[in-house]
Amino acid sequence: MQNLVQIAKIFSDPNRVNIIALVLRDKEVCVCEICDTLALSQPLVSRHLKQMKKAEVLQAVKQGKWVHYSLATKQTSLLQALLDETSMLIPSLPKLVSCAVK
Amino acid sequence: MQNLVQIAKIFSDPNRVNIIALVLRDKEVCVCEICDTLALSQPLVSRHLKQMKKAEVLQAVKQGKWVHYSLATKQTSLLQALLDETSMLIPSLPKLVSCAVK
DNA sequence: TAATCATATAACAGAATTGTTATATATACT
DNA sequence: AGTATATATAACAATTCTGTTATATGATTA
Repeated sequence: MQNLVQIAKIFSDPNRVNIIALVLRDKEVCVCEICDTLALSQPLVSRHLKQMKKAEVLQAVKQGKWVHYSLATKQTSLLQALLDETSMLIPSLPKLVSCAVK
Repeated sequence: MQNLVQIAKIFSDPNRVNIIALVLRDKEVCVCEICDTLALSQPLVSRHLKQMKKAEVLQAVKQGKWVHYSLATKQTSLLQALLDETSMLIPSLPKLVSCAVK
């Protein structure tokens, strides 16, 4: 129960779903790329990412100043179904505004 | 998007998920059975049911004084996955408090 | 017709969630 | 060391959602 409700809650916000779609498309994105691509404020994105990390939908890897987010490796079949649905949104995403990490 | 977010929102509340599990187990239940079985107030159940009908998760059939709720017939694969997960909760549901409609 | 029962709706208080602005932390660059 | 950059956290207002109490609607029964 806890898990179903928790994961459903993640997908119940359009901004979070867009972030997930972006990660699905671009595999590894840093916070500023999410902000710039989706035109969302940095603190807002940061909090959404924290929620999704806690729910084990995304994972984070710190690399210098940047934190790269990607899909969590462990995926239940429910999460898989939700991600499948989310991937339908990819065609309507803006093209990536890269932060050009060097 | 709209659809994904809308359906995720339905499953983001434990009481709604329990109601769905009850419908999954008992196929056709009236409002008072849901209230009595899950120990939830009638107006609360009524509103949750309305939300789920709107999202096309449940359907309602009026029969005299009673309204019987059951699963919506049309089911997307996403809904199917969510229902599968919900059905895991059936073993921990209280046994049906029947309103014994005659 | 009056009373009763099942359900729905309205109005409200409290809790949770979102989005914002301001600030902190932590790493890199000069 | 001092500055700049990326991200995180805190504090707040506004909105949304839940659960409650009170009431309305609609059907059945007496």
